[in-house]
Amino acid sequence: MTVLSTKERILNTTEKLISEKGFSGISLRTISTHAKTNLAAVNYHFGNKEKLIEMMLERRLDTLFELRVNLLDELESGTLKPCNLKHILKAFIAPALTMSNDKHQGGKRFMLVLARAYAEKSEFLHNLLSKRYADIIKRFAQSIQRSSPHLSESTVFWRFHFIMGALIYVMADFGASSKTSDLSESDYFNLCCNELIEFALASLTPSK
Amino acid sequence: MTVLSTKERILNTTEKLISEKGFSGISLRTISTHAKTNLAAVNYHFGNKEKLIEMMLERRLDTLFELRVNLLDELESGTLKPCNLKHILKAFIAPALTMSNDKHQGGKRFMLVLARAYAEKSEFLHNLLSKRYADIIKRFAQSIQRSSPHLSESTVFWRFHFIMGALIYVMADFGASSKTSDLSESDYFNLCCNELIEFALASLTPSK
DNA sequence: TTACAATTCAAACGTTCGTATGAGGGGAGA
DNA sequence: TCTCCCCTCATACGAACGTTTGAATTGTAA
Repeated sequence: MTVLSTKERILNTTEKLISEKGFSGISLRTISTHAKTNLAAVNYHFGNKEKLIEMMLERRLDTLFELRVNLLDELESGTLKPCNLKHILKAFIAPALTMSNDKHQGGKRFMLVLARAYAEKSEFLHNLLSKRYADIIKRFAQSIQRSSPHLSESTVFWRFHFIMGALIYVMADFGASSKTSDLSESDYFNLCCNELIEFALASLTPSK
Repeated sequence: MTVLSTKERILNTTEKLISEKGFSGISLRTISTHAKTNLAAVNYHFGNKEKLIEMMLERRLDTLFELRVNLLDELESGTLKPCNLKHILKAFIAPALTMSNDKHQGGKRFMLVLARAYAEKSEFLHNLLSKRYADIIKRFAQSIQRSSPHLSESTVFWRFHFIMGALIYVMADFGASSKTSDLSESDYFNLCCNELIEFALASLTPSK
C-alpha cells in the first residue's frame, strides 16, 4: 500500500465524508481528524474550505467527461447505424458506472458527491458545467437529436434533461437503496444502470 | 390583506428562505428578521429549528398527497379505459403544478423546498414517505403496473422511481431555468409539466 | 553538517450559530 | 382595576465553525 501525501489524504477524506454526510454537516476539523493531519493543513494546502471542495470536484469531473466524450467519439467516427441511440445514451450513462467501480472506491463516492452538488445547486459546479463541459453536453444532445427525428428539438432537449435528472437522482439514492437490496453493491449498480439506459431509450423511442 | 400570526409568518418565511438558499445557509436569525419577529419566537412556537422545518414540510405534504390520491380515486372508480396510463401519470405529476399555482406562491416555493429535502435525504422526509405516504405511492406503482403489462414488475418499479427522480430534478431546477426562458413563470411550468408527463408516458409505452 | 525551504503542529481569534432566560407588553375575564 | 396568561422582546451563554499565526519539525540541497 502506497503512502499518500497529506494533500491526497485530505481530498480523499473530504470526498468520503461529503458522500456520507453531505456538504453541510462536515467541518474542516472532522476532515483533518479523519485524514490524520492537523486542522491548519487544510488551509495550508488549499487556501480555504471552498477551494478544497472545488478541487475535490474538479479532480474527477474531467475524468467523467473524458470517458463520456471518448465513447461518443468512437460512436461518431464509426458508421452511424440506424439504431445507435442506445449506444449514445450508454456513452453518457455508463461512465458513471465505470467510475463507480474503480479499485479504491473513490469514484463511487464521487458520484454520490456529484449528485449532492447537483441537488444543492453548487454555483461552482454550475459554472463548470456551463463552461468547461457545455460543448460535450451539447454534442450528446445533438447526437440524440439526430437519432430521434420523430421528436421536436425542444422535446428532445427536455427529455435529455429529464434523463439527467433521473441519473442524478439514482446516483444520490444509490447509497441508501442498495443497502435494502439482497444484491451485492456492484450487481445492484449494474442492474440500476441497465434499467436506466433502457428507460432512457424507451422515453426517446416512438411508440407503436 | 389579512394579518398573519407570528407562527404563520415564521412558517412562510422559512419556506421562502429555504426555497431560495437551501436548508444550510439559513439561520434562525435571518428567519426571524425576515418574519419581522424576534429570534426567541421561533423556539417559543416550535421548540427548536428541526421541528420548525418539519412542521413547514408536513404542512403541505398532506395537501400534495391528498391531491394525488383524489385524482387516482377518480380514475379507479370510473371505468378503466384501456389507455389511461397517461391519466395515472398525470395524477401523480400534475398536483405539483396545481400546488405551484396557488394564489400566495407558497406552494411553488414548497415544491422547491421539497426537491431540496429529497436531495439532502432528510431523514424526516424519508420517514414520512416510507410511513404516511407509502400506501399512496404503492397504489400508483400498482396502477402503472396494470397499465404496462408488457413490462416486468421490477422494471416498472425502476421506471417509476426514475420518473420521480426526473420530477424532483425539474422541480429543483425550475427556479433557475425559468429565469433564462422568455416564457412567463407559469407558462414555463405548464410546458415543463406537459413535457414531463409525455416523457413519463413514452418511457412506459411499448415501442414499435 | 549547515542552511534554507516546505510542511506540520498547537493554540488562539473573531464570528455565527442554536438555545435558554427573565423581564416586559397587552388583551380577556373577574 | 386587578390578575392571569399568552406572547414578544433584548440579552446572554456555550459550542462549533473557518481562519490565522508563529513556533516546531521535517526534508533537501550544498
